[in-house]
Amino acid sequence: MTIRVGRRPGRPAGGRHVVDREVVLDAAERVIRRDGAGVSLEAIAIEAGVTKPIVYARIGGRTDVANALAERLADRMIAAAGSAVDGRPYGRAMFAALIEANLVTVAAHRELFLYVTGGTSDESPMRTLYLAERSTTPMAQQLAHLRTEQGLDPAVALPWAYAVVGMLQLVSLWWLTETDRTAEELAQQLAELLWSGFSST
Amino acid sequence: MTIRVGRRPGRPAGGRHVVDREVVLDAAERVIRRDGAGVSLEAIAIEAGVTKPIVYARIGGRTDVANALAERLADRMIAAAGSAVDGRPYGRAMFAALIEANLVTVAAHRELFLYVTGGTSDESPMRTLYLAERSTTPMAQQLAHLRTEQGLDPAVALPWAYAVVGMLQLVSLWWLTETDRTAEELAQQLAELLWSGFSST
DNA sequence: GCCTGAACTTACCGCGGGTAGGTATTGAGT
DNA sequence: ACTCAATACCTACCCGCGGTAAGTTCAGGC
Repeated sequence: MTIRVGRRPGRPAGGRHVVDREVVLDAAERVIRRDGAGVSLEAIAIEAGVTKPIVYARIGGRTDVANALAERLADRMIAAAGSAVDGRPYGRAMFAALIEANLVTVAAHRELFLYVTGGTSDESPMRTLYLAERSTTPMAQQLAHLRTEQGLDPAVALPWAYAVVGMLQLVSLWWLTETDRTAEELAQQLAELLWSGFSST
Repeated sequence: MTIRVGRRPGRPAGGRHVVDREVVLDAAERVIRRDGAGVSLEAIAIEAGVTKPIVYARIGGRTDVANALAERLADRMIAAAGSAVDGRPYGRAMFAALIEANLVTVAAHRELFLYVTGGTSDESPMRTLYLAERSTTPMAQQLAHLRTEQGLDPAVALPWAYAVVGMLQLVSLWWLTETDRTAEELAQQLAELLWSGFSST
C-alpha cells in the first residue's frame, strides 16, 4: 500500500520545511507507544504527516531512526538517574535510587525501549552498544574520577560501566515481564549486589 | 531469486526425511559463521541442501530458528562456564574463570552470538530474554542453594542471575569491538566488581 | 518573466519472510 | 499386482517493508 497524504505533490506553499527532525522523532515516539515496537517507517511518516522520503531526508534510514530514538531514551534515563542520585551520598542507597529510577523510566517508555533494544535489522546488537555507550561514557568518567581520588586503579571504570549498563538493560527487560515485582524491591536487591558483591555470600 | 536445488520435486527416493532438524541447525551455524549474522532463511535452506518450506517444517520461522540457535549457544556457554568453574573453590577466582570462559566462547562464536542477540524481527528483545533464561535458571538455582546454606535470603538469586547474565551479554558485545583487550584482563576486572562490588571504592 | 533549485509526493524496485499448490514416491490395503 | 491415500519435497507465488528514482509544484534571484 502506498502512502496517501493530504498534501499535493511539489514544494509546499510557504517555502519552509513542513516538518523538522524533532517533529518526526516525536511522531515516531507517539506511534511506537500506540502501536508497539513493530511499526514501519511508513507508519512513522504517516504519523508525522509526511511521506517516507522525508523521514529519510530528516533522519535517515531505519537504523538512523532507531539510533536517534536511542539517544533520546538514553538521555532521559541518564537524566532520571541523575536527579534520583542528586544529593544522595555515595553508597548503597544511591545505587538503589539509580536502579529504581532506571526501572521506572524503562517502564514509562516500555515500547520505545523495546523498539530501541530490539530494532529490526541485522545490526541491532550494534545499536544496543550505541545506546549503551551514551550511558557508559559519563558513568565511566565519574567512576574513574572516584577511583583515582581513592588511589585505586581507574582502568576498571569503563568495563564496570558497561557491566552496570548491561545488567540494567537485561534486568529491565526481564522486569517488564514480571508484573508482580515492585521496582523498589528489585532495585534494593540489585543495589546489594552492586554494592557488596557476591563476597557476602 | 528462487531457490535452485539439485533435487527434483516430489517425495525423495528412500522414504525418509532428507535432512532432520539438527542438520538444518548445523547448516545454519555454518552459513552464519561464513557469511555473517545477516543471512536469510533461504541461505540457510540452501546451505542445508533443501528449500525454505523444509526449514519451516523442521524448525519454524525465522524466530524459531534464532531461538533454536540461541538454545544451542546458551548450552555451549553454560558448559564452558561449568567446566571452567569445575573444581575451583567458590570465590573471586572462580568468577574470573567463569567470565573468561564466557568471553572466549562468545569470541569463538562471534557471528552466531550476533545473530542470536540481534536477530531480525520486532521481538528480538524477547529472544534475548529467552536466551538469557537458559543461563539464569541454573545459575539462580545454585545461587539460591548457596544462600540458604549460609542463612541468607535466597530471594535475590533470580534477580542476581539476570544481573550477571545481562552484564556478561553487554560486556561480551562491547569486548568484540575492543580488540586490544585480553579476555583474561577483562575477566579479572569484572570478577572484582562481581565479588567485592563498588563498596571498595 | 523565466529558470534554477528547493521541497515535496508518487511510483517503483528488490529482498526476505511466509505460504499455497503441485509433483513424485512410498507403502498399506484389496 | 494394482490402487490410492499419505508423505515429503519443490516451485511459484504473495505481501510488506526498507530504500530510491523520477516527477511535480513553489520560491526567489537575474
